[in-house]
Amino acid sequence: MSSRGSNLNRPKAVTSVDVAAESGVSQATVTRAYSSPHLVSDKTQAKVFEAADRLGYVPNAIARSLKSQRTDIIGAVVPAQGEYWQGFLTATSQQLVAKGKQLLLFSFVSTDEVDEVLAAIRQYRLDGLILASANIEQPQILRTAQTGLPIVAFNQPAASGVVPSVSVDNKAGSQALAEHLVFQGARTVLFVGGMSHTSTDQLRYRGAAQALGGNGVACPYMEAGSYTYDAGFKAAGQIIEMQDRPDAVMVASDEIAFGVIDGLRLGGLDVPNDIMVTGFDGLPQASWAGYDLTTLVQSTPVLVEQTIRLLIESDSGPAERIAESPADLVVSGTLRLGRTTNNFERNDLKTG
Amino acid sequence: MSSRGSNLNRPKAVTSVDVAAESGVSQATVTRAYSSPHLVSDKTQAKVFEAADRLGYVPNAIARSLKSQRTDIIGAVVPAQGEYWQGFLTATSQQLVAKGKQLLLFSFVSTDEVDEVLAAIRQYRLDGLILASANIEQPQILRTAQTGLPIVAFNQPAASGVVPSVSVDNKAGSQALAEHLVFQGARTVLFVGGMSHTSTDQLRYRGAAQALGGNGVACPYMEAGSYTYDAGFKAAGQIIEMQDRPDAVMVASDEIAFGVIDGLRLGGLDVPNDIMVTGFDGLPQASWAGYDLTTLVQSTPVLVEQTIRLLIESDSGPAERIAESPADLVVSGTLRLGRTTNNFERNDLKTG
DNA sequence: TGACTTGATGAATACGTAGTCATATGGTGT
DNA sequence: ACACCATATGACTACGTATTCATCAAGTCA
Repeated sequence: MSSRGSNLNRPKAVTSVDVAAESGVSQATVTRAYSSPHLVSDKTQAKVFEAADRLGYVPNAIARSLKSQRTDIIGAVVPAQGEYWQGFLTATSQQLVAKGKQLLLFSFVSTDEVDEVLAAIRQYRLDGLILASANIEQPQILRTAQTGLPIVAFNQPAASGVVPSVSVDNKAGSQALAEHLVFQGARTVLFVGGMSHTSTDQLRYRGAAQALGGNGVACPYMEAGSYTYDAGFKAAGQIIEMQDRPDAVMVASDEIAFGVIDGLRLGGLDVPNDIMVTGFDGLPQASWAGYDLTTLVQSTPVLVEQTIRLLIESDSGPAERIAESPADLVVSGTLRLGRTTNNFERNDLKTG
Repeated sequence: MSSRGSNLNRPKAVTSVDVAAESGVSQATVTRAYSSPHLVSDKTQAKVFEAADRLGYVPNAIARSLKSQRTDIIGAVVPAQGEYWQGFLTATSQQLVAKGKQLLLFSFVSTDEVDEVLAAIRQYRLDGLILASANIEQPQILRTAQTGLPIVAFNQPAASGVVPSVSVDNKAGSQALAEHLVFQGARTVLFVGGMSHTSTDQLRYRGAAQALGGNGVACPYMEAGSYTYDAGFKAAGQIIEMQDRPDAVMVASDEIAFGVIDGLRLGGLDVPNDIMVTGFDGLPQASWAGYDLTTLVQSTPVLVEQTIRLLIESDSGPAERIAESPADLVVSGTLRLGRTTNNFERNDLKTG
């Protein structure tokens, strides 16, 4: 009522044409002063910037994008839940800004929304897309990739056949953990996975089973049901009731592991003296004194860096590329350090 | 080398003109079929969509934005660290997508980058901006607001005088916690803040001090130095060495509180029997069995909803508005429940 | 039936920038 | 002094869509 229903109360937009008039040069020169300074003499450039300052001119990225066919915006599809993703987001945002790019964030709860989200993504003509959610079906990925949008999958090894992919070396990491458990005297080990159908779960389990099998240790699999604390907590309940309780539990992710630890402790077990626990991911909380979890620390910034490089240089070389990064084994309080060596005692160990 | 240096290997872009030709209507009609369907007959609309499907046409949001002067993109400036922000981001992203808008994410570590980030923001002609970082100076906010960009501050009460703001009712929440502590028999309480100069800290401390003072309980202030686990852990070290150790510690945020709890426990104290602890925020981890922290649970989705409403309807009514939301007091294991009532025993209590 | 309204469509243009082409200027080599 | 070249700049146009404005068909009312 009061303000006559104009939802554009913005001051008159200042354009490069206005700056051109103010500084006495052509519009083309104004543009060049910003995007191709080497084509403009120092004197003219100064003149332009002064005029721009006076008028409060800021180049319009939308118009630039329309003309140049580049938005300088990278999209990321990230699961709505999960402690793991915080680090990914901040690392990605920062590294992109450092390259003059921006991050458009998508997340969704129900998979029904995926198509809607992908449609929105296509509309924005992004320069690239990072898929960090395992909830997207291969056909959907394929269809999106066919629009010519460069896509890189992040920590989603299953997508490797479809689009370039970056992930931690799940199998090697899991092997390293398993071997260390054997070294610490574990004779019976249980693997607690998140969701058995995910490639991440499969690789981590395979690595564990192989390493343990090679040492004559069996490794049954238990599915927590999701990659959450609660799922781990419930799994712990089942573990407590097992007849032949294992020496150690290898958990597919740190967040699940926290739930497992709390559940075991609440059930009266001593971690690590009654039962050892390992995680995977290297969340900040893993190093908190309350958990002090033995885990594999992924270097998220490094993974993100590889992802961005793959995305931006996606036109060079063959389309399909896979990068696997090693993780650092950090041995902490959730293991009994009966047998220690200089290499292992609270020390980092490259697994890759 | 191999692929002749074209970084635009995308298929020929399909435009509304192509669809127009394919479907035998004008370009204007194609546009209308998408953005003003009521202006197009059902028959024509079907014809257009069929042709679009055949060609794989997707409207170009960049061109639309240029013409319509609306990007449908909301920006958010969020601190790079802090467990708290994960929930904010996912809630914001989801609620925006539900309104047909997208989220452009900005985060930064050093405050030197702020100006750079703000410049990028201005270039993109966003429809609105959510400031969730306390590290932005008022002059910078003011300058950005003067461009006509609608801004709302999120959980940053200090910005209230400058831009509309949404935050949890820090003072009332803190009072509720304090009163409950008194009710539980606390006679000496220490307040551990994050950074004393932030408005959030000040309000939470003021609420606590007032409620405690009214009950004849003193409330000294200790500064942890940052809103992190590590800062809390260190603060715990100081608390342990205090001569007159308090009955209870009120901590300014959950994340700091986790550090305090772990620090106290590692120092041999029993929480809550030797010393009680409360938090603030209601992080998911607060309800984990390992901490089971008594805290104030902010309803992030509600806060975000208010924020978005304020942002989108920012042209109606006076520019300056402040919304304060109540939080839910959740009493858990970090308190001695010596005296309990039906209201308090592991129950929620509205504080607003 | 003629004047008039409503609904559906096409033609034309503007949004603000970046790149192409053409032009002008000053300096270099012989 | 002439041809030549590198540098600096301006005029012009295209990017793909949304929004006038104009047009035309199909009703509607008296």
